[in-house]
Amino acid sequence: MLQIQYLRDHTQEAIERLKKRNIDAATAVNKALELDEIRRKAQQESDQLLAESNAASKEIGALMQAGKKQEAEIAKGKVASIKEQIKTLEEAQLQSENKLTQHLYTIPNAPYHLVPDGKGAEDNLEIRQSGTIPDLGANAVPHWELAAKYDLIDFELGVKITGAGFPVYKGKAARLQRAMINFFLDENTKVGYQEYQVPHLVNEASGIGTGSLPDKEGQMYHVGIDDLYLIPTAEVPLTNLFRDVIVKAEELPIKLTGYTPCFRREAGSYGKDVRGLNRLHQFDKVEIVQIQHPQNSYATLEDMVNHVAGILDKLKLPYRILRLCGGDMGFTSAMTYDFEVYSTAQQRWLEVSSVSNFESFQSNRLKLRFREGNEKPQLAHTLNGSALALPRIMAGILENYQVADGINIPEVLVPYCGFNKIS
RNA sequence: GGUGAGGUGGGUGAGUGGCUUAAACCAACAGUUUGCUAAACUGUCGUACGGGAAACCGUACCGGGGGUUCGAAUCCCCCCCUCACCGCCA
Repeated sequence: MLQIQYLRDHTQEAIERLKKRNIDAATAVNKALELDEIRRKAQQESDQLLAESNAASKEIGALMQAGKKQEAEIAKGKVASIKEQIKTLEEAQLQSENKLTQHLYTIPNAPYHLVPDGKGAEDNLEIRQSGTIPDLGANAVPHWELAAKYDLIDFELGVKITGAGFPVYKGKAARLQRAMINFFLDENTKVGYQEYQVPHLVNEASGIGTGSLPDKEGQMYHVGIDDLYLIPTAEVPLTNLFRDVIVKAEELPIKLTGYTPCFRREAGSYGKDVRGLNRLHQFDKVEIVQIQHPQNSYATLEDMVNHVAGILDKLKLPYRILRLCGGDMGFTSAMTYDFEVYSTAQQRWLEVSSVSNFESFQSNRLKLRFREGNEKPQLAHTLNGSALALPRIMAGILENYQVADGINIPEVLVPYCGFNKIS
């Protein structure tokens, strides 16, 4: 959620930035300002009356103490009439606050000035390509065929015990997956991210904190009997650790990493996009999160991008980095880089990581603040990224490392796996 | 799941209807003193929103939500959480 203070103080700037979303930014912002105006008036009226009532009650107390019962009774009558008015004014204030909040929920984050203009995926800006796309010849097959051929991943078994989009990993594939999780966590902790193990279910307040609720309610699995949500990403529990927290400026940046399964309902997907490991209801991911001073958050974003690129370099996978355009960016992000690994057999790019700076959009809801010396607390910036998402890396390895008699294992993973080839 | 006791500022903890503007102590910060470290002394010390150029003023917040009352940290109801014991259990 954008800060109303920001919209008030930097109205034109906010509108210019929001225009990149291809929305009617001026109308959205002006409506917020109008609702804010109403809200402030309502608060002023309500506060004033409350002040009167408080003062009157105090007088009654003094009269009672002095034993002037009759005068106190008269005063009580006065307060009673104020009370009726307070009720309606407080109601009006609450309503005006809710209206403003509800409206602010509908405004996406304001894109950073470096975000390219554009409507969709085709307008994303390619920053660089790296690694070599292998020449697999005519016999290259997509990962789902490899998975069947070498008995690695059983999609039917997953359907049997749960449903579509819940694959079962077997033998060396299970081992490879576990190896990758360890490798990723090691790479992250090596550069200062602290490893966390967090719950895979969160309460409603956490869902609201990171912006999954109320907007994306239908994308999360909900356990009704206990009113808990299965996490769509470790970002939710990791970032919410710092909900309602004021940290010292010296403690920034705070760097967290964690492995969790992720659960996504993803209604409405179809065809080639969901074939094999391309899109799943449950998948594994190692996430990195940083909480940073606003002045440093964009430098940190570049650091995180370089870090993720370093991991892909070590895996020797062909990939490219995109800076997403305004039309393709997520609702909560101010700037996002996507990493895509080339799936040679499918001849398409697969997103394996998304690294974003949310500026204060998340921390505003989370009330995640920092304090510099004795100054007033201010909202911190939050950033996160995948380092990395497992299934598509798995797909990328299976496809790019396939040879005539099997699948080679990237060198860096061999010590983690204990084998160097699947055959 | 059952029974009981609890939940108050960064921490400990007092407060059972108006003398609370939440005491006191500790921690933290600033200053004074001082060979050094330390100690002592003085002062500051919650958050949010609103008003104001500012000083400052107003309002709300004592786990969360309702209620009683002119007035609630305090009384009542519901929920959440913590601790102890019991039950169940990897």
